[in-house]
Amino acid sequence: MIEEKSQNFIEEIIEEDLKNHKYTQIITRFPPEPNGYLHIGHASSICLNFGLTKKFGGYTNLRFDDTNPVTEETEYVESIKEDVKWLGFEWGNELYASDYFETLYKYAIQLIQEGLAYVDDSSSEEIASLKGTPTEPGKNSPFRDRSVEENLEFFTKMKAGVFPDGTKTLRAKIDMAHPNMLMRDPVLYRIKHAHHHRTGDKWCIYPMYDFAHGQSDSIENVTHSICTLEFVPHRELYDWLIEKLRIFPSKQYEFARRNLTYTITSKRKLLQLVNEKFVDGWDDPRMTTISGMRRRGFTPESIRDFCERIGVAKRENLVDMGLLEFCVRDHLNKIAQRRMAVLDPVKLILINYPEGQVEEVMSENNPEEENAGGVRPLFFSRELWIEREDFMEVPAKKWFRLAPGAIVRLKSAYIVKCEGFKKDDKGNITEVHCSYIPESKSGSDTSGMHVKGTIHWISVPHAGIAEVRLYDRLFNVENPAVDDGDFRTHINPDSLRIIKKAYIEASLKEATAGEKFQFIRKGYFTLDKYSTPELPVFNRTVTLKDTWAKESKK
RNA sequence: UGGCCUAUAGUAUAAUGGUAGUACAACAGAUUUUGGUUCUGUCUGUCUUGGUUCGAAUCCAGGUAGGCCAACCA
Repeated sequence: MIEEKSQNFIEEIIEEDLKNHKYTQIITRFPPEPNGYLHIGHASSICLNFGLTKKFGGYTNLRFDDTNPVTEETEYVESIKEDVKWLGFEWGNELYASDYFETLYKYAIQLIQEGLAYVDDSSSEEIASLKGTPTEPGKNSPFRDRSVEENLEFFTKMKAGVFPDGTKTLRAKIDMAHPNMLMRDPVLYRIKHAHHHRTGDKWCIYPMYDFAHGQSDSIENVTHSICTLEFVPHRELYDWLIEKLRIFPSKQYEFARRNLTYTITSKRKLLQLVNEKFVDGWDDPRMTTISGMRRRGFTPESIRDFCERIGVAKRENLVDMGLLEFCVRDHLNKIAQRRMAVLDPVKLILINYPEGQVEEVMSENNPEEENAGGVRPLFFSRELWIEREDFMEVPAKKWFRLAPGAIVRLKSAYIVKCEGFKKDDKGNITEVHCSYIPESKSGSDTSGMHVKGTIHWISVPHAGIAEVRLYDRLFNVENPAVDDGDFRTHINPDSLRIIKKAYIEASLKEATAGEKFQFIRKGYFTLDKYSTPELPVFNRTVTLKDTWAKESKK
């Protein structure tokens, strides 16, 4: 029996179109402007567009909407390509709106010839003041009724570079009283004597988004042009142009952009965070950019899973960051190699373990895999580093880690009993003293003892050293994007904590970039780009779910 | 004195005129050499008022609430 999986509204439309033989194959496109790095919101759009053609047959183009040379750069083009590939998608064609500048120019001439566009000498302020408001109609420009010949002559001269920036525009001749503001003679072309990242200095007039996007879709025979809700009013203009130009009718469908708690997905604001050094570049692990998440240790699988789970709809939304964390834990749990690392060390001395003795114990690499993913050796000795938080001088209720008189298992090694501890003048614990139970060794335990707690450890003489970076949310309010002042005032000052000297087990010294680890009981980690052979630097992707942290707050 | 879009548990999303379901979160328990994982169970929902209908989350009308539209940005 085939399980009926519910479809989103766009999938339903496509299925219907296919059933009615409206199209034989589906063509979509992902159309970023190369003026910033991709973020989690784009991931949602990428998964949707590429996922649709994967599911229904066809292909998805990667098209850069590069119609504004002032803000666009090749660096962004490269990062976008890398991110889409990393997410696991292959585009049908790599295209640029700037590839169509010649065609678009011809379209503009066509409109002028048919009396549907005119050259306006008004300044941007004048255009704005004649535009009206959402509740009041606009007024016609004094240049609206120029002859076709005059329009043709001026537009040709605009292209030839005769006029300075801002002195003339080409406008569509539609209706200045139209209830849709976008239909009130929208600007089609503007003069910009600017260098374009691909066409260089060939052009000094550039089409507006509204005169490029829809036609680009049409030129590419895009069947389903999917975008976010704020473009709903543009659809009317998009359809008007397609009709007047008599070109392939791509259809636009809009969905609600995805918002995530405690994050910002505005390229402008992300750029601000980068420029004002609140973060370490676009790929800072605290950023929900694709590159930031990659550096942080997210997997493409987990991001795709997240996008799948949040779905596609048309209503306003604010998705809980907890779901993203669930998705990455879910995947990492299956694939991450278990390792031991002590982040905040305190020394544990086994008072009945012979001085100088060293033995090897075996520990499983991943209990989720068959045969526990194999085992690796760990050195065990008399002096060990353990986590400071795993000892409590005065145990809390339901505490089952170390405390005076308590017993606990050292993961993959022996059961130990706490016999005492040492403090310095300030009252800080400096040493924990335990006796070990020789017959309790993992794998050959004949002690018959039962312990509730198991803790991780690192042998003092065998410990490696690493830097560990712990991240918290970048903003301390759920929705930092709401316009009640400067979003920067919501930045969490404690979003990054660097541990300069953490102790790691020997095998971690050979960690390579991209490998995923679970530091047992501490979370998932991956190597940062600042790692060196001398000093590995680990990023914490996400903590483990911590039921005790919740319990202890009660 | 406008046009357009939207409204289902805390969050996100199904149910396409016929039993309001799923996931995350929360809570309780079982298992566990990670207070992880896994498993079991519990809690919580159709914005509102009418109408159509044998029957409405679904269709219609009014209301309410939220969002988008007045860049030579995309």
